[in-house]
This record gives sequence, structure tokens and C-alpha cells, in this order.
Amino acid sequence: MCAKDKANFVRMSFLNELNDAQRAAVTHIKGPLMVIAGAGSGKTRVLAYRIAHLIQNGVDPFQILSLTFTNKAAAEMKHRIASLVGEADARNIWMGTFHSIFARILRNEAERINYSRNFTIYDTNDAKSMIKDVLKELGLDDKIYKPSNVLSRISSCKNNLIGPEDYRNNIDLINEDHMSGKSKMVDIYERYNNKLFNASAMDFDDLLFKTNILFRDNPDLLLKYQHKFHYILVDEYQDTNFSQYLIVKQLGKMHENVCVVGDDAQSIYSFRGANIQNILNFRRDYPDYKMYKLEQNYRSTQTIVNAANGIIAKNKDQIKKNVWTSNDQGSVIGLYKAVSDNEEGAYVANHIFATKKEEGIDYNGFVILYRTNAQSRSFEESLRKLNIPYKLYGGTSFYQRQEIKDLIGYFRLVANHKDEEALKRTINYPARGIGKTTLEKVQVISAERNTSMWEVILTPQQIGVNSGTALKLSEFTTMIRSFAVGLETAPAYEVAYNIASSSGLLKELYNDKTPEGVARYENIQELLNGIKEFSDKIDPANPHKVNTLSEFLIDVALLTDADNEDSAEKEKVSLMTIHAAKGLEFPFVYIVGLEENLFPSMMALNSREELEEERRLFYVALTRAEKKVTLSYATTRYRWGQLTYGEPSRFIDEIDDNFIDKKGVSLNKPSEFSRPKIDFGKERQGFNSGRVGEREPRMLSDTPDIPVNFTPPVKKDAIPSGNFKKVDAAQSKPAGPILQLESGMTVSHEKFGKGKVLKVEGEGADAKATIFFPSEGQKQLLLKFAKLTIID
DNA sequence: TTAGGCGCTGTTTTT
DNA sequence: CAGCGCCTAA
Repeated sequence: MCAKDKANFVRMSFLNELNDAQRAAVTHIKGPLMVIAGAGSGKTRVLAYRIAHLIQNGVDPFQILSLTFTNKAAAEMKHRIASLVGEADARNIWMGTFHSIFARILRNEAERINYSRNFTIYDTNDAKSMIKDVLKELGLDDKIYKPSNVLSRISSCKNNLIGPEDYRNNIDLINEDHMSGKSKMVDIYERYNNKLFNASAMDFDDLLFKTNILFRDNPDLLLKYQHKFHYILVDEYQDTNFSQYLIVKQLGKMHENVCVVGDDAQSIYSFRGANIQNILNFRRDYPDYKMYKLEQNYRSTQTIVNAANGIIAKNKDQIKKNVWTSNDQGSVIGLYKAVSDNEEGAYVANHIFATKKEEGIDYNGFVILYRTNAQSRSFEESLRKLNIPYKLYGGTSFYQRQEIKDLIGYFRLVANHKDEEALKRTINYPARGIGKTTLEKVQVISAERNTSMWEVILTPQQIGVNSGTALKLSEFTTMIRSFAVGLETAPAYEVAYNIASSSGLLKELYNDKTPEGVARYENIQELLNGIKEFSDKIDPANPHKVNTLSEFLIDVALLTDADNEDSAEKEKVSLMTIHAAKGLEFPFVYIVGLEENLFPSMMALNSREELEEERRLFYVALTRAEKKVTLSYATTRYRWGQLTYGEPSRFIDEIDDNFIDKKGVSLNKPSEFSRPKIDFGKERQGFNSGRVGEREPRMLSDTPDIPVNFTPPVKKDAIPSGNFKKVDAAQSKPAGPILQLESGMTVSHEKFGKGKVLKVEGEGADAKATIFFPSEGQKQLLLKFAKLTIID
């Protein structure tokens, strides 16, 4: 078979793998199209095949712009396309997240918007820190103007392309601020933007905002990119915001070969400005668009598909579609009620261990999904106890760690001297006697002169510090400048290593022999190793090219450690938030922490819209599963260091009884779903002293034997939590004796004094008594918490 | 100027 | 519980 025939053969065979709707979407070449793709309906496959199909029909990969939601999705897509059309073509497609693609374009065209191509991308922490500085400069109270609130308001403005000027002219916004007592909001916004500019920095939203500005103010450039991108594809279209929508619209104007793929039922990013409206806008902008609906689910069992359909049907806002599957019925959804967050962790870990054995499937087939990152701890601990390897996605990512940010701070400052957040971070770490006082002076002067801090410390004599400090400042600027040698020309690792060691940072960490210090040193080594790898990588198309630190820095702010796929794909259980799981699939899915106020989140109970988004999130979670879903919740949980009581999530009850097995729960606790509410208001102090959970009976019928001398692989990515002591302490502390009370007894309570027992219910750990205290009235107390003594 | 201790306060999801 | 800002001692 010659190459051409082979290509034809491949094409024929991959088109045959598609169903009618999929094939129609893939082979639709010219003109706008929208693909509404139900969960598990082969959306990624359609996108990948469509791109492959375009290339096979003579489209130059350089003319294809494919926008994905995460870097990971982009990498996966490239991989798939490479297997269809070959590595060389796949590499040349413009594929990535909105943020990374347009950061790249902004760097290339930086001078058009008065920026240097070395601009820094500020992450959320940098941005918040800058907001705090703005508040200080304006003399505003950060209790009223909470930095995170301010930032999210600014962010939503930017996502809707409302700049400070527009804000000032927008009566509604100004009124809103006035009503809420935050009339200075617009001043903060303006000054914040100004400071970003002085620091030669952009926040995440700026990357999109400034792209719009760039295209608005430079028609020639817009034309250039319109010409360039003959074909545009947008994944997860339901999660794009207005700013992104407009970029796509502008770029697509010339060829109108715009393909958007999405599912309104999986829209879970409205907090980030995502707007369903964009789907309607698309219809308006391209009246002759074609729509394809992918409704056959290939991923999940009938049980899962039907349960998920039932859930989403409870939402009012949605595009009607009929997701179905011809897969097996499969097993019912499991439900487990745990008495504590730790016990929930133990149950899930044990269940995974047992299921793996039973099904002969490896650990990659399992995922634990939770609503908030903070929930990961109990699962990590339980998995470690069973020596089950796991990988934690999200959370405090590698790049967010203090020591990593410190070193990258140096890199950033070297590349962009104006980077104020980097300067603040590095100027006195390691300590060089440039303290708070000096820094404040510098900040005040730079604000007065409307310039960067770097500019100010270049001439330290002018800022009224003593000569010793002035000397230290000029030593610092000299050092930073010396680091810049080779930034654009030498291999990244050489420059990076020199900075790490000459700045004194490496030594500082090396000298710290505490366990945390050692871990930090190792993390720095890991970063340096990563840079070494980057340096050594050879581009086959350009083998003599040097990979510089400047290039390494370009995308570092946009990386999350989910993108650092482990080189060796060792088998591991995945732990992540539901948001992070979007687009992924696993045979066995555990959705945990299904409690009111946690999932749905307490923050989302104020409106129908918010609750519906939580419900879509639950829908996304369910539809990640291929074979089996297991739900769990805990009746008690530590939140913010406090023991709290939870009720089962409403979402559990929203699942049709045919698809869920509630036996495990009702056997333990017949009255669970109608458990009387207990007012714990006054007893709270009492609860703090007692710890629950750890010593509860496990209630597991299938608890596997735990291998005693299983040697755990040392896992770098299994993040040391350093928090084991506390758990162990809690475990070894025996539970207070549970008194055998009977009604009629007189007892004494630490806080409430003497009281008379009226009623005793339940047994063991769950026993509770109704007691009448003359001073307090009638109380219901759980005996395992209440410190009671029997008087007679 | 720095380090360390104390008390206060939020409590979601992410590029 | 964590991360912070504020205070004090050296």
C-alpha cells in the first residue's frame, strides 16, 4: 500500500467508526456549525476527527485554531490527532486554551498595545496582593473592600469588556456600588489597571480583554489573524464568556468556518463569567449555521445515563435533548453514610481496594470527586494507610508553593524589572536587610511618581533612606541585572541555576533542616530539574535552537500541575474537584461529601440559577462514570477546624429510587432521612473537646485485609501533608465512656448543671438523651459528646 | 530589621 | 484549620 492509499484507508476507517450525527459534524467542512454534545457522546472524538479530516482534505494545519478549556485537553487532542495524521502536522495546529493562545499573540504584538513582550502574567494571588496595595494607596478599608470581592468584580467587568472608563459611565454599576457602600470601586479598578500597566503585567482576564483591544484598535492585525485562521474550533463553548465570544466572532468573520462544541447541561463556570447567552449569540451571528446534536452516550451504563437525565430534568433552564445509550444496564448507584469525614475516607479507600481486587482493574480506573479542594485530606490519608497510590489534581499546585513562587519570582524580576509582585517577593528573601520600612517608602514614592518600584530603587539616594540601606538596594539591583545575562541566549538551566544559587535562595533552603525546609529544597530541585528537561529538549524541526529561560517563563503562569502529566503513567487513583474532572472519564467514580451546604455549596443557595449550576455540576460528576458510581456523605465533618453536622444532600433524593441503592444507609439508620433536627447552638463548646469519627465501628461488610508489609512506592506527587500527627493523636485518644443512662436519672452537665433525664434513644455512639435542665430547659444531647456524670 | 507569637477571620469552583 | 496582620522582644 502506498502512502496515499494508506492515508485513504485510515480516513475511511475512522469515518466508519462514527455514528451518523458524528460523521455529519466531522465532514461538514465549510460554514459555521454548532455541535450540541451530550455527556459521553464522543465530543472529543468528533473534534479530533474533524481536525484530522480537515487536514486530510488539504487544509494547512497552520490555518487551524483550536481552542480548548484546559492545557490538558489541548495536549490530549494533539495526541489523538497525531495518531490520525502524524506528529508533524499535529504539532503545527494552533491548539491551546484561550489564555495561552492569546498570551502568545499578545507577546508577538505587544508593542501595539504599549507593552513589552516580556510582560508578566499575574496569577490570582499576585492580583490580590496588588489590590491590597491599591487599597493602601487610596486609604480604603480592606474589610469593606475585600480584595477577593474587588477582584471578582473587576474580573467580571473585564470579562464583559467593561473598562474603568465604561464603568464610570455606567449608571447601573455606579449605583450598585453606591447602594452597597463601595462607591470607590471604580477608582480601585482604575488604579489597579494603572499599576498593572506600570508593572508591565496582565492578569488572566487582561489576556482576553487586551486581545479584544488589540483587534479593535489595529484593524491590520485583525485582518492578519483573520487571514491566518481559516478554521476555528471552540470546545466547551458553554463555558466561554463574552470576551472570549467576541474574539472568536472577530477572528471568524472572514471565513466563517467556526465550529463550536458544547453542552448547556455541563455549564459549570458561570462564576467565571461563562454565559449561556453565547449559544444564542452564535445563532444570531450565523443565521445559516448548521446544528448537530450528539445524543448517544457511549460512556456510561443505562443506570448512570438515566439517573443523570433524571437529575438534569429538574433544571428549568436547558436546551432539550435526549441522551440515551445502548450500553448495559449496569449496577445501581451505591450510597454510603459515614459518621465522619475520616470514616468516609476510610470507606472509599477500602471500597477501592476491594473493587480493584474484584474487578481486576488497575487504580487508574478510579476517581474520587469532591466539591472543594479542602475535602481531599481525609481521602489522601486513608489511601496512604492502605498504600494505594494516588494523584492529587489541583489544589495548591506545585507552582503555587511558596518556594517555587520565590524562585520564579526571581526569574520574573530578571525578565521584567517592573514586575512589582516579584520585586516585593524577592527583595528581602533571603534576608538582606531591606525591610518593611524601606519597602513602604519605595511603594509610596513609586505611587506618587506613577512609576515602577524598580525605577525608584535604581536611585536609592533620592528616597530618604540611610546610606547603608541605599547600598543594599543598589547591590540588589546590580545583582538582578547581572542575572539577566543569557536570559535570551543561554540554555534555561544555566541561567536558572545561577540565579537560584547566586541569589542565596538555594543556600537558604539548604540550611533549613526542618522537614518542611527539606521538602522545600526538594521542590526547588524538582523545579530546576524541570527546567533542565526543558533546556535539553530538542526540536526536530530546529535542532540547534537554544531553549532559554525567557521562553520557559512565557507559559509558566498559565501552567497548572494537572498539565504535568507524569512521564511514567503509573497506576494511580485520581483525586480532584468536579470542576477539574470535566471532560474526563473513569470506570469507577466516587462522588463524596454529598451534604447540604457543601454540595450544593452554601454559597449557591441564594437563587434558582445558582442551585441549577450546582445541579449541573452533579450531572457532570455522575456522567464521568463508565461503570459504577458510589455516593457518600458524612454526618459530621471538620470544617474550618470546627466539628460540624451535615444533612444528606438534596441531590441524593433527586435520584430516582430505581437507580440507587439506599439499603446501606437505611440498614444502619432507618430514620436517617427523617432524623429530627437537633439544636446544637449552645452545646458547641462541649463538642470541641470531644472528637468523633475515628473510633467509630467501620460498618463495612467488605473491608479488605490491609496488607501489613506492603512497601509503598515513594511518591513525589503524593504530597506530604505533614498533618498525620494530629490524626493519630485523635485516634489514640480513647472515646469518653458512654454512660448507661435511663430516664428518670439525675445527671450533672459541665455547663448546664443538674438535669433530669427524660428519654434515652439509640445505642452506643449514637445514643442520645433528652434531658431537662432547670436553667436551660429541655436539651437533646449525644451522649458521646456530653460530659455528664450520674448523680443518682 | 527580624522572628516569632497571638488573635482574628474566612468558609467554592479556575485560566 | 490556615493564613494573615499586628504586636513585642531582641
